[in-house]
Amino acid sequence: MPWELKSDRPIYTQLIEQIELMIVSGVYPPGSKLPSVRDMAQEAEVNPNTMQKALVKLEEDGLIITHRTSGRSITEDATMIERAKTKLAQEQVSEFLEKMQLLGFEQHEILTIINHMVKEMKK
Amino acid sequence: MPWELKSDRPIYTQLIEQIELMIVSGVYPPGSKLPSVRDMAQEAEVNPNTMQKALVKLEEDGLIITHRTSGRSITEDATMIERAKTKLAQEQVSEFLEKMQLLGFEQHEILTIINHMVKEMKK
DNA sequence: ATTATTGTATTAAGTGGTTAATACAATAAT
DNA sequence: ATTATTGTATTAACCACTTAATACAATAAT
Repeated sequence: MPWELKSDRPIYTQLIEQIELMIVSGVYPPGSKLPSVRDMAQEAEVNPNTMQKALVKLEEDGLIITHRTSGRSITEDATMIERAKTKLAQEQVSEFLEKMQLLGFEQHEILTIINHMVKEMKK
Repeated sequence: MPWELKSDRPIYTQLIEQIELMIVSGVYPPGSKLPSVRDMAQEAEVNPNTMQKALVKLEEDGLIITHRTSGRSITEDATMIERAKTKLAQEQVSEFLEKMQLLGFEQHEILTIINHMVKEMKK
């Protein structure tokens, strides 16, 4: 988890996205404990306030539960996590298709291109 | 061209992307004249300084040419535009595939999903 | 020649994100 | 009981982006 943070967008939104990604991909399994705000901030090399801001948002979304003085953990609701994963995937696909169409590619061209690039990646 | 500007990223970078998109997709054909900075700024509902910043960057990239007192125009080098289009497409595809893999999808799953969604869009 | 339009530059103010340095309350660990 | 760790809150400073208002030089249009 190399915490890829760019400077072209607010850091806290990037933290939200990356932590969410770690949750839905199973890096942090349902019910597992998260490191403390301070530890996560140090790990990501950001200010604790910034990490806090990201975690609060994830809690509002229901993916994370806060236990006041004993840290935070991932929700045990595996269905909710699966739903988040599906939603993220659909967003990715539709954004991708929309962008490619704006670029001027027809649907069959898009399929051809992506088939070709997937084959490339298998090497 | 409804100038979709969100507040989660610098506006001038979004302007760059959208103008580039209009160039490679042919909204602004090679050699055609661009509206003045002030007009484009008003059209996009941004400050002229912000639009200026975006146009300067596009000129550095070679897609736009400045004629000091008679406005700007799109480059007549169609090859360069085609190259930009291809580059943008490849970026879209690789970013998409990378994100889907991070989400935990296998390559054959990605192909299945996108085939399915393309069929949906044809309706 | 005069006027209008072009890109460009400057200065000041406002805004939001980030960092830093602290502090506090609750409670788990000892 | 005491200590350490937890999330949380506050304040100030800094920085990049954005807007606003204005001005200037070059030149196309009249």
